[in-house]
Amino acid sequence: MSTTTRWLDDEEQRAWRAWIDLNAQLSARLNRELQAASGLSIADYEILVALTDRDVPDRTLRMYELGERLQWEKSRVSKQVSRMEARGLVERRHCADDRRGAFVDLTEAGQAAIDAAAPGHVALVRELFFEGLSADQVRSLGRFATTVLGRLAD
Amino acid sequence: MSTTTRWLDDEEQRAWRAWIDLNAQLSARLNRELQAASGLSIADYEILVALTDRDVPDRTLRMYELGERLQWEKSRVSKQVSRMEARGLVERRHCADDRRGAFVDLTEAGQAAIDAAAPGHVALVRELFFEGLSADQVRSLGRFATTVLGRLAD
DNA sequence: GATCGATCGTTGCCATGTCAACTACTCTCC
DNA sequence: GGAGAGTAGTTGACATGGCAACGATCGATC
Repeated sequence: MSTTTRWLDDEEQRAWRAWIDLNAQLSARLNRELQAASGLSIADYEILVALTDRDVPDRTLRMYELGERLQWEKSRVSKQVSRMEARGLVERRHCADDRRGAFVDLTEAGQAAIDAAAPGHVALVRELFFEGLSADQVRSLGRFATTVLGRLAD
Repeated sequence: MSTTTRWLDDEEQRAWRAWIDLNAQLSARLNRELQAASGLSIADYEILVALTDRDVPDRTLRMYELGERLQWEKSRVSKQVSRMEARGLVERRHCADDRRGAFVDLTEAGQAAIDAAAPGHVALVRELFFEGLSADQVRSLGRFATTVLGRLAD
């Protein structure tokens, strides 16, 4: 075991703090504005996007597929779907093939909600995050994030 | 009002998803490991760091100062401090000057907890985040985060 | 076709966060 | 020195998230 710790130097300290603060504030802001503009939370939005990514007329996914795509715990998926079902955004449907399983279907109301919410949300992401970034910077940001993400998967 | 939305192109899409996923997974991982190794949550850790940053023997801050430094809602500070006080990590103390106010003091146990937790946490941050980044990359990452942070403050 | 481990989904318990309302105090200004 | 606005902190209601335990079912294997 080591006896000394290699602390973060000033530059690293600054970068790390800025990173942490940015994430906290960016997600808080996106959540707040999305909520105010459309009554959806980020969690709602992510579920709806996952369902909408399916080709028409298959706006449906198994619970476990939702969990895999979003990298969510199964209990998290289950609870989120319950809340959204209560608001009419999605519906659960029994699965005939696998009697343990359940499908989650996008409803008309859910489709309408995501259609209404998406343009404003994307515009805000653009304004807050991509504004002033060159294509090169976007690419290298993406590369960096993907690299770290890869390390996390191990 | 505009009739068309400028959606994210593929490159932006990728960068944005990677960013979102990275933050979700990185904070989950840091939280999990910190919790397992030291019994502290990230929230605990941040409060303790803020208090430790004060010069000895002033390991104390007003509630509202904690809120300003961490950019937390006051109710969030209040509840976090309550939980930590129950575990003996900090103590509340009445403020004589301003009788509405309260100080939060770091306890011996709190000091010991942060001392025990910090080396492992920093090592993990290094391993997961800074690994393989050049000084230049650290600097430009910091600049980017600071820029966006600035936009968020408006 | 019975058994046993793996998988799917739900639930309860608890920690965390936000928002709004509330109490108690301080400060400003007349 | 008192009214009214603002500030410090707490609380309650509610949404969210993780973890572990559970019931039901599936599937591989003998």
